[in-house]
Amino acid sequence: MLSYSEENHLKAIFHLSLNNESGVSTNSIASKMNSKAPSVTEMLKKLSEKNLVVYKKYQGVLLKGLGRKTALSVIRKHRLWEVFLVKKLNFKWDEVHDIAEKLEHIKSEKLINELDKFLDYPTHDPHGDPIPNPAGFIKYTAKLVLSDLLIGETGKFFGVKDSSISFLKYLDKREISLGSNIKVLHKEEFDESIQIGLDDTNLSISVKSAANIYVTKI
Amino acid sequence: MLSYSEENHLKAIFHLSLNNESGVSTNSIASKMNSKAPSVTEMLKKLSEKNLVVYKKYQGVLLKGLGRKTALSVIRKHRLWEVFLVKKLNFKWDEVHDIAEKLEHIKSEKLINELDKFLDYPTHDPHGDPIPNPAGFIKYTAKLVLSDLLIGETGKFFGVKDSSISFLKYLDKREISLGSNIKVLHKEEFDESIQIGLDDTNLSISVKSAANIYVTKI
DNA sequence: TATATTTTTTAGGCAAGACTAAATTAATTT
DNA sequence: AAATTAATTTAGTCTTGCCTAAAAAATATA
Ligand SMILES: [Mn+2]
Ligand SMILES: [Mn+2]
Ligand SMILES: [Mn+2]
Ligand SMILES: [Mn+2]
Repeated sequence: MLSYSEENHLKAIFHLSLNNESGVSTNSIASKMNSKAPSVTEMLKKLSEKNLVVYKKYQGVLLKGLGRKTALSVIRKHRLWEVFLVKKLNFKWDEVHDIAEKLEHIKSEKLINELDKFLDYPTHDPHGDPIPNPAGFIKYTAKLVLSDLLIGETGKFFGVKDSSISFLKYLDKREISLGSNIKVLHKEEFDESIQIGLDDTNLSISVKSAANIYVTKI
Repeated sequence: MLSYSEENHLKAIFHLSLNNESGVSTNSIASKMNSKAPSVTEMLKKLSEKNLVVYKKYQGVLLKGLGRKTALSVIRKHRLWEVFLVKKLNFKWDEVHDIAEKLEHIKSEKLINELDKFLDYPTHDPHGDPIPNPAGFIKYTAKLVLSDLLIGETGKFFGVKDSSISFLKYLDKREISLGSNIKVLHKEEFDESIQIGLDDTNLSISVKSAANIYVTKI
C-alpha cells in the first residue's frame, strides 16, 4: 500500500511528464509539490526501488507501468470527487481542489466505482479535465486556447489551463463558464487585449487570460 | 490543526469515557487503538500540553472542552459518511466502517455541513448510533438490550452494540434488520438460547447475540 | 503489612518524510 | 577548454508516531 506522499509524487511526475517526455527533473517535481529537491531525490530512490519509476541519478525520472497506473487512479479519484463536490454538495469550482487532494488518497475500489456510478459516469471534472476510466485510460481533447483563435472565429469553452482560485473567480465574475461559446471580435494591438462576444454581451480580456481558456473551434 | 493520530486518540478516549466517567486508562486506549501503552502515554502528554485533555500520571485521562468537541466532530463526520456510503453508494452496513475511518479526518466545515444537508439531516448512522449535531450535541436513546426483555415482550431493533463485521453479517443472514419488531417467544433453560418472532417467522438466537441487539420496548 | 502482580511510565530506538548545508555532477559561458 | 553557474545528490538533522525493554508506581494478595 502506497503512502500519500508516494502517491502525490507519482501524480506530480505524471502531470510533468506530459510536457517533458524525455524525463522529469527533480527540481520541477519539488517546485510542483512545494517541497525541496533533496526530499524528491529520496522519494525517487524509493519509488525506483519499488519499480514504479525509471530513475537514474542526474537523468530525470519517468513512470513505469504500475507507477503510471497508480498516478491515473489517483487522478481519477481526484476528479470524480471534484465532480461530486460541485454537482451534489453545492461547491463552486474554485473550492474543490484542496478537499479532493485529501479524498483522492482513500483507497477502495468499490468506493470509487460506486461514486462513478452515482455521478452517472462523468467524463470531465469541473475544470474541464478528463476523468480516466477504471482501467487508467484517459481521453484528451486537442488543446486549442482562446488566444489561438483568429478574429471572427468562435470557440466553445471546455476547460481551463490555469485552475488557480483567482483565475476561476475571475471567470465567474465575468460569467465566462464551461460550455459558453466565445467569439473573438477584435484584438487590440496596443495591449494585446482581446474583445470577445459571449451570448449577447461583449467584453475585453487580457491575452494572459485568453491563453488559459481551452476551446474547441466551432 | 490536529493530526489523524491525535484525532483518533481523542475519539477513543471519548468512547471509553462513556463507560468510565472517572478516567480512562492508558491500557484501555492502547487496546482500543491496537497500539501499545507507551505510544498512548506519549500521546496523552501531547494532548495534555495542547489542553485537550486532563491527564495526570497514573491517574487516567479525561477530555476537556475542546478535546470533547473535537472528538464529537470526528464522530459526526464518521457517522455521516457511513450514512452516505449506505444510502447513496450501495454499501452494506458491514462494509462502511474502515472507509469512514479515513473520511472522518477530512477537515472542512462546508463539506460536512453540505453532506449533512444532502443526506437530509440523518439522526442515526447505519448501525443505529446517533449523529452529533454541528454543535457537538448528541442525543442518546436509553439502552435496553434484547436479552433484557421478558417472555412475551416485543422490542423494536434500533441499533447494535457490537458492530463487528461478523455480527452484522450474521444479522443480515437471519434478516434481522434495523427497525424490525422482535418478540421474545421463549427462553431455553438449557443453553439460554432465545426464541424470537420476527414478522411471520420464528428463529432461535444465542444470549450473546441478544445481548448485542439494542431495542426499545413497544 | 509485606510481598507479588499489574499497570503505567521512562529510556532508548527505528522508520517515514521532511529540511539545510555541503559536495558532486552537469550544463553553460567565456 | 577552462571556468563559472546551475542542478542534483549526499550528509546530517529534526519531528511524528510508533515500538521493545526496563524501571517505577499502584494495586492486589497472602
Ligand atoms: Mn483539482
Ligand atoms: Mn494529493
Ligand atoms: Mn463506524
Ligand atoms: Mn479514525
